[in-house]
Amino acid sequence: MPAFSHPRLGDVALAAALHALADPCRLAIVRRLALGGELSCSAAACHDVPKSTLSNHFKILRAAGLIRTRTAGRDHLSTLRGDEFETRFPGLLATVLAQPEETANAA
Amino acid sequence: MPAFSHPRLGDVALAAALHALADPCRLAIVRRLALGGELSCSAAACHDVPKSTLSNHFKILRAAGLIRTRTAGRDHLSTLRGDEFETRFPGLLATVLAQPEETANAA
DNA sequence: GCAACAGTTCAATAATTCGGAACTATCAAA
DNA sequence: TTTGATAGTTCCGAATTATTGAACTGTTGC
Repeated sequence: MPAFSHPRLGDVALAAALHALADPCRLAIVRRLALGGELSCSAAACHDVPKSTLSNHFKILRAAGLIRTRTAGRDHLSTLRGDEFETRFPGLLATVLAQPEETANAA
Repeated sequence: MPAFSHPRLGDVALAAALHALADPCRLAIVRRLALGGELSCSAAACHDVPKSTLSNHFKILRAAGLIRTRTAGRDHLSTLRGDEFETRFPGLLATVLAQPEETANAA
C-alpha cells in the first residue's frame, strides 16, 4: 500500500461530505477522531461491523476529505482533517458533532 | 390523498436528516424553500428530473422532517419546517445552507 | 361529460452497499 | 528464514436502495 490518495478539499462536493457523515458508523468514527489522536481501522470497530465494511467506511471518509490516513507498520492510522475541512465547509463538522449523540426518540 | 404523514422531529435520526440533505436536487429544493414561501412539486424542477423521482425526493425530505406538505387542489405545496428542524438539530440547516452554492472546484 | 394537469404508486432496471473469502503486508518469535 | 498471527484491502456475489417510465388518482376548467 504505497500511501493513500487524499483529495484536495476543493474537489470535495458538499453532497459527498454530507453523505459521508450520514452514517452512524462513520459518524461514530469521526466523533472519536474529533477527540484527538489517531485511530486504526480495527480500533474503530462500531459494534459488529465486518472488516471489509469498516475498510470501506474509511475509504468514504477519506474521499470526503474528512480524514487523512497514514501507514504505520501494519496499521493504517487516520486523523481528522479538521482544519482543512473547516476551511472548505465552515462550521459544518462542528455543527454535526454538536448534535445529540443519537437516540432520536422523544415522545 | 388524505393529507401527508409528517414525522415528529423527535423521531427523526440525525443520519436521516444528513442523508436527506446529501443530494444536490433535494438540497436545491431546501435552499429555495429557505427563501420562504411554498413550493409545488413541479415548480421545484431541478433541471431534468422526472416527476416520479422528484416526488420521491419530496417524500424523503418529508420523512426527514425538513418539509411539511399540504394539498391545495391538485398542487402539493411544501414549506420548510425550519423552526422545528432547528429545535431538533440546532444550527444544522443554517450551516448547510450557508455552504457555497456548490461548484466544488478550486485549483 | 372530457381533456389536460399535478402527483403518487407500481414495477423493472440501475447503481450502491454489505460482507465473506482470499490476498497482501507487517510483526514477532524461534 | 520460516511459521503464525494480525491489520487492512480487494474481489465479487447478494441484499439493499435509487431511478424512472407507465399506469393510476384526484383536480381543474371547458
